[in-house]
Amino acid sequence: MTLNQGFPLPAEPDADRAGSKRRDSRIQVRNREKILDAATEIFSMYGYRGATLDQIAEKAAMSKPNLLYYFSSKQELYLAVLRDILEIWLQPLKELDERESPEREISAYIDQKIRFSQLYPTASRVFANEIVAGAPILKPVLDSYLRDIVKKKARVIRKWVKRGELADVDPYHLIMMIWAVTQHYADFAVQIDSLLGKSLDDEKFYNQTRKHIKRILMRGILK
Amino acid sequence: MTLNQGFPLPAEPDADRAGSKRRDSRIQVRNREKILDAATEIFSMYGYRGATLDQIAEKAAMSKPNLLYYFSSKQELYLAVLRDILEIWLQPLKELDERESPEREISAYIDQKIRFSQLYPTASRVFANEIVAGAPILKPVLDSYLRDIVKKKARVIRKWVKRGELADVDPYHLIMMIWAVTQHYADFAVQIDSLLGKSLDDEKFYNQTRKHIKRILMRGILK
DNA sequence: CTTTAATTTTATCCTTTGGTAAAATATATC
DNA sequence: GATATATTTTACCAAAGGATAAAATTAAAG
Repeated sequence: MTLNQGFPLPAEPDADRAGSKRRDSRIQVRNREKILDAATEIFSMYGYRGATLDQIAEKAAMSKPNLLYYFSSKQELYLAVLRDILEIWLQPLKELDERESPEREISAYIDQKIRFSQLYPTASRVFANEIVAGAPILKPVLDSYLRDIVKKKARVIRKWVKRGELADVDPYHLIMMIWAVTQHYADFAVQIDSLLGKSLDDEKFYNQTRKHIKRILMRGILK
Repeated sequence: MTLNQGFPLPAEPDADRAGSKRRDSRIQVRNREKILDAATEIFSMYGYRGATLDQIAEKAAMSKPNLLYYFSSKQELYLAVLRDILEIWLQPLKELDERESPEREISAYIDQKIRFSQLYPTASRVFANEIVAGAPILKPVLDSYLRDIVKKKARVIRKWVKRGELADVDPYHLIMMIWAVTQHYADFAVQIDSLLGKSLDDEKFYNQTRKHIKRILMRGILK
């Protein structure tokens, strides 16, 4: 089961046509991946408009026309990058399960979010860039898909509140708060590094951060 | 007393030379301001590299060469915008006063931060863009000036902890957390709007947000 | 080995972009 | 109101950037 069902982003061309030509050769797969990695890094630093294909091509160690052989335009490449990110990004939220205790579930959710900040900081920054820019591309996704998931999960949180397992918190603000804090460590990594000389790559710092966030938030919301 | 003392950003040319030519005429002041406003908006959407002088000029309702008459290069304009933002940005933190109670001081700090998110969301996004991009320009400021302020304020918080007025929180993470949460509402305003259909411009939503953030955070850190 | 298809390179195009020069216009000062 | 200074406009340029065409090379299939 593929995760990106439902994204109102144009589907990858040839995504799952059955009888199409020939499936991706080894070289095809390798190069597309190389390009996506390079693109993620460049887009994360300069945003869509600020990034240049020359830079991306250079980072991917190939010529610009060669790159365009794999992704036929800058926009298509950007869409491909965003699609990858959304898959990563939306997964953990979906897993909030009302049948479990909020303590366990929210704690696990925070863990996952911060783990993702550690594992995919550049991806997180591409997303941040897109949103800060006003989500010119992702707006439809936010308005539909994300909105629905969040609404659903807000209901779960509200249920916990009603059951008296959670303090009287607003579900939406709580979700925002968790997003804000966890992503901050990926998106503002330079700032963290300037102030503390540390990054989430440092496993010790990672755990300290994780525990600290959880301690404050959990104290703040549990009854 | 000017606030930008100590910023290792190149000082504004002619900033405070006493006997220089003639001081800014009315038209000079008005146009520089118009340009700075336009630039803030465009930079906030596209970042430094993605923004174009044409766009900024158009938004400022003047020709590009005319704009360049006031700011002699894109970089100079960007620096001017960042300088303005830093003034706004760093002020509240400086006011944390250890002689007052942490409850009062941190509460006031959160209030100020979220108020700034409401008043200067575009400025906040320019800053966010710069940091997400790896702070190519502001790195020196983060490494020196910001670092010093934060260190000083971390000491204040630590003092509160030692006095037993605050739970055993890490001062740095606490400051990060407050930044992350408050700025989130400015930087990710589109997302908020998609999910809730609200913005901090809505005074009711503003207050609800403010109180909610404070409630969770204060509960999380007070003894 | 050939032959065919996939991949890469080279050369090139058109548009956008940051920036300049210099003329034209407006504003201020005496 | 003449003169000097400040501001704005017009015309332009060189470099960068997204994209294409077509030739050259490499890999795959028979």
